[in-house]
Amino acid sequence: MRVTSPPSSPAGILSQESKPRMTNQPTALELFLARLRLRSPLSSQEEDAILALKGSEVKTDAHRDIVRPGQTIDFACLVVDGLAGRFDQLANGHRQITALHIPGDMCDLHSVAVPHTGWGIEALTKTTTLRVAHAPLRELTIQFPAIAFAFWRDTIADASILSKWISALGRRGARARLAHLICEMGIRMEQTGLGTRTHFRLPATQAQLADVLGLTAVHLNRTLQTLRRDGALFTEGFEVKVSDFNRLSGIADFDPQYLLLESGAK
Amino acid sequence: MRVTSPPSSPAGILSQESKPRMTNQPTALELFLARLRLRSPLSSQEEDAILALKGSEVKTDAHRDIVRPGQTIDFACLVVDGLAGRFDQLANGHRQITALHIPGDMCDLHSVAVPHTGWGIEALTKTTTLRVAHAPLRELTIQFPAIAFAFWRDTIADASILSKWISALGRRGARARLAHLICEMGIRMEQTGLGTRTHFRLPATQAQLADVLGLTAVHLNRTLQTLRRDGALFTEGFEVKVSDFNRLSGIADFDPQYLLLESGAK
DNA sequence: CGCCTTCTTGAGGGTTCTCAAAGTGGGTGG
DNA sequence: CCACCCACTTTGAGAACCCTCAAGAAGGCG
Repeated sequence: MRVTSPPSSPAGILSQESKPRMTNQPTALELFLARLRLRSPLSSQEEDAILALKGSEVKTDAHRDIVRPGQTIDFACLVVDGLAGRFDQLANGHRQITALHIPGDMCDLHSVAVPHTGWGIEALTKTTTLRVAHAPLRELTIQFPAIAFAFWRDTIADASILSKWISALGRRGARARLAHLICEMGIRMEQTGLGTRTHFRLPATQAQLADVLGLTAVHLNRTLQTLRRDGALFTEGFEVKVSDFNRLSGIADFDPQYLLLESGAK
Repeated sequence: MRVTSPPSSPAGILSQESKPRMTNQPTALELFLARLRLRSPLSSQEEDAILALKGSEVKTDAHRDIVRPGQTIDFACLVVDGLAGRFDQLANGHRQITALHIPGDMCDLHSVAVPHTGWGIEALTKTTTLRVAHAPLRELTIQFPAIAFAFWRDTIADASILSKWISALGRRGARARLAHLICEMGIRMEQTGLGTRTHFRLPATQAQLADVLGLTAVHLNRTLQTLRRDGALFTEGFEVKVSDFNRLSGIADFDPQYLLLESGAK
């Protein structure tokens, strides 16, 4: 019945042509630095120290683990390209994704302080990560208190998002939850320079989104359809287009303050 | 009501003999220090610096806010006695409690780095808190990198709990969720020296527990009854008694690893 | 003793889940 | 280049879980 939508041309549209990211593509570390600077002031010396970090790039296919649950690691994973999800696996086999990581996110910054993590990290689509060893990161925090603060603050922003998700899962219905996720990702993408809040690419399948939202894939699909039917958003492949961000915010009861962007992302 | 002495607990790391400084009841700051030492090694100089912190005690009646949502504050709240809940208030009036704080928890440690928080803190029962100004805390982190690390790690432990709650809310039914909460609080209480995992005091009403679990009070009540009927746990007023912790763990699919107690709290 | 908060019980309805199967498009091997 | 397979999306029907509304017990406190 609903005709147009399905995943027609996932790969083609989005590639370089739509995002001709300037001759000077920001390196992964520059993206990470920009992320930190959103919330923490850093001196140029501190910035240089961060940019001087070394790491090795790793590509991971969709549906593969970047970090296995319960693994003890000695590096952190900076997402360079793609989409990663932190997840918790239950005994009954169900999977809950607890956080989404977009390029520029150091998705395992925690592990610098707590190398043995309980969660896993999964590539939701083909994803490139930069592995940065813990040791130099730890040294930075000792040498530069401002960097320690910045890392701490990054963890707090992460916790703030987790906290907001708890209230979404506990007290919102499927429709509001999905709308909230789209709003959040829109702001985060925009703020990373990967699109705008009303038009961005979210390369996750419906089953994966369901794992984020604590729903089944079937119900997520039906919920998504109601939002499309109401004209609140459209999807073309992995492209998400929001027609009226304020309306979607209203459905979601969304307030970007929890993202801890001092500008308020207005 | 303190059941046992200072945190003697499974770890043994924080044995009272290494710090024979108290004849009796641990002060609030000692409890906080013990909490930090569970996860982070500190030199005696660093410990002394923490114990030298000053603060003013405040008592808050049940159902009153200790920190209002969205308030900007210049102090952190160390729970001395009682029970506090971090919460998020939705537009529709529903409330979701995102974290429970027991004595020894510095429930607003985040605010040292991010003074304008989005959440509120509520006294679930009559609660005493010690307000510690941000400034000296911040100075500690600059002067002692190990303390900065300990604070960071404490935030990570908090985030790990949040993360686990997301998977509980998203992928577990009411029965498993409630069982999981009881298991978690049992371990945390035991480990703070406020009881044992099978017998402790949880001074929260059923409506408040429902706000933690993302349920209605009515459904929480029915769920609690099924656990009682099955002999998994008993309550007498606010006292919780678990007959078979392993069985309750099984119902909950509970694994204490996420609490980041290196001993594993086994 | 009476009021208030909390706990408990009942009945009905809505949201979301489970199971099952069909449609759609991309990728791959022949 | 076509046929097939596979991952993903969509649809349907029935059931389970949890919610809402409502009201009756049970305990604490003046």
